Amino acid sequence: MVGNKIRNMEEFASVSGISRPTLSKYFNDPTSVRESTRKRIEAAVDQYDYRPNLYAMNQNRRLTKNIGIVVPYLADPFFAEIARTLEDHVLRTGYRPVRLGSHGRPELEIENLENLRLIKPAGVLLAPLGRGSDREQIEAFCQDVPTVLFDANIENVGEAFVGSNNDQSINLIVDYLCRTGEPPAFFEMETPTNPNAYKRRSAYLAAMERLDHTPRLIQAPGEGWEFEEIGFQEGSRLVRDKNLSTDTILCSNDRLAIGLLSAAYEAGLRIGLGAGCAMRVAGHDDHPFSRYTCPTLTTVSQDYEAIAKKSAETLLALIEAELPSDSREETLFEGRLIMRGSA
Amino acid sequence: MVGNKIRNMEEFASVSGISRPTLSKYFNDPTSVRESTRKRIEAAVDQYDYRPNLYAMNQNRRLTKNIGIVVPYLADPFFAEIARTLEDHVLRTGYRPVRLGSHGRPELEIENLENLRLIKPAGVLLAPLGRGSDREQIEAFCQDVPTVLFDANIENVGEAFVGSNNDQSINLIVDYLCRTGEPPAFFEMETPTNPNAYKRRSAYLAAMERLDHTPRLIQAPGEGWEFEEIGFQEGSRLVRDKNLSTDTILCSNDRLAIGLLSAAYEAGLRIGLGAGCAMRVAGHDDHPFSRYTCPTLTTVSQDYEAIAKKSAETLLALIEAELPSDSREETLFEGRLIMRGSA
DNA sequence: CAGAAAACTTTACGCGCGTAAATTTATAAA
DNA sequence: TTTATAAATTTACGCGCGTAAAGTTTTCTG
Repeated sequence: MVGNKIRNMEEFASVSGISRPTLSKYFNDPTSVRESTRKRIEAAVDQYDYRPNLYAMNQNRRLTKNIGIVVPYLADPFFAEIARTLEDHVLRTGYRPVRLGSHGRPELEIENLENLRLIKPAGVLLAPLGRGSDREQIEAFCQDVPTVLFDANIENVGEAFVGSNNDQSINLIVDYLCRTGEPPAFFEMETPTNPNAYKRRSAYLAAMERLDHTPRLIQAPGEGWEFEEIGFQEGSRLVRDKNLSTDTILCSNDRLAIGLLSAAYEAGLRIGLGAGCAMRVAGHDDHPFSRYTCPTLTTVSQDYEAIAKKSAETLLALIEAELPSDSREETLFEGRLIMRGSA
Repeated sequence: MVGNKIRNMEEFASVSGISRPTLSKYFNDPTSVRESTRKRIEAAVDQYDYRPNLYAMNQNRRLTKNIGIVVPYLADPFFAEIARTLEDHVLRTGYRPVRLGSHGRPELEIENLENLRLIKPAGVLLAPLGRGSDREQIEAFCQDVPTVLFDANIENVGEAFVGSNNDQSINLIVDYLCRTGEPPAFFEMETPTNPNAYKRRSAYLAAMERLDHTPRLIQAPGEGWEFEEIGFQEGSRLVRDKNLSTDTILCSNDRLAIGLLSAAYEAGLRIGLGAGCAMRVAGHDDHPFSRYTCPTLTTVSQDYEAIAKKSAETLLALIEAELPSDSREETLFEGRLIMRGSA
């Protein structure tokens, strides 16, 4: 540790005894210089506490080490959790994650992508809004920067997609519910924002048909991302009217289920498996809060960790390869049944 | 919209008929040029879809338009929500928010600040981890870049602090609880990570003394940020042992209360006000989920919007003033009682 | 309309680093 | 040791924009 701080790479070159171009190479990719040289540089970095100017570094580079992580809603614990996991993976590979949330607004989603463009990211991990997304603009973006979609798919957009196998997971839970009680009705939003919701609806319909049960859809009105509120409102109506042909409800996602559970509780309706329970409720996603609902929520887990890992790895491979992949890989992870108290 | 895209400000200057230095001024601060000139530039920007290179812009500028937003845990809905609100305010004033979460880890908190240093931020909005924070390093950082602390205070660190008035809010809820039933015990973590927890504990003790009741602390063991789990574990013990001198529990924060509520439900204990309820539970913060717990959670709200607004405004004023403020302002907002079903 | 002030243009240089090309030096293979 | 090859150095230029200084035009004031 010396008093006078190094101002730029030139100065650092003279004090460290290494030429500037070599230093430049090193900071770009530490493994690109000889082992002995790397050791010397690292020692000097420690000693003089030098870090290259990020802006000057990135200015002339075609690509930066930035990786954008864009999710529809950062205040949703589900996305917060998956974004956090992604961030960890990205950091571990020496890239700089830049997290952005679209607040549920398509314009903001596009603006986020435009802002990312400015920082010339090496790649982007994007969980699109879904229905509201401006497909054209996103497509144009993906043309310019390597992008891996996760969570929600947009057909043929981006270099790859990583998500959950909704068919499998819905089948799993429908099977379970039918095996252990009355066949479920499906509780969802009338106009879902998320494409997964549509997948889940058809998976439900197919599963019910396969098992020779008549399906029943309960569609909650409402827009936006206040899923708990929407679930609560429609749930209140549901328990009030009581004209359901079944005592079992499968929710399209956990957040709706949380609202429904709350409504049922308010109405004094006992949810769960045991004797004295009027209704069974199941969810989907294994939302961080689903283990603390009353009763705890039976659901299907999405493998956050696997999705995050695969997304990050796919993107990094794409980046290293430096060419757009010839085929668009779609990876779907299977859900696991999480049995808790509600069904 | 013309075919050939503008590559740099030079080109944009020639096609727009405005000199480059003037354009540079404009992009720095649109109000610094004459109205008529601004109109012309804006028209050209629209037409040619030009945006200056961020890296080149920031390289020679002493300060960028970046504003760091650092919170302890982005996956915590409370912080996610306040970060979102801050982001909105920052965006609206023409700055670029950069959101960072520390994942509950002090090293990461420091690393986040170091990373921010690299992007030469105009200022930083920091909600420190609290107990675990490396005070010295944070102090050093605040010396170099204007920083406003929010949520959790560190004495004399940063240019200002904006938070909640824990004395007032705890008094409010203790008064309410005592007025409407038995005086509350205080449910908290044994070794809280957050300084607010300590404030709330002493506020509780003082309030109970003031009202001539004997305080009772229930301290849950456990580390980290899994507050619901910690609340659940200790809550389970609590309802099992039943050796409490009161039927009313005030939780240090809503997340603990959510865990406690869940534990009570599992144990078949009815929580709430009405006849047949064994226990009352109240929380603190008005966590986004507290309106969907079973029963809905009576709590004290923190004024997210006001805290975010004041924090952002204070920081921006500091930045515009271009000098460290002579005095360290501390602003505390009052909590509001949110009466719901649990107490 | 003159004169002053404000805004703009022209010119020129610098920021800190990327990077290409030619040359020299170090390492590994024969 | 010689030779081939990989790695580092020297030299030189450019990236896109900030910004200062001097000159020119526009706008404002009375």
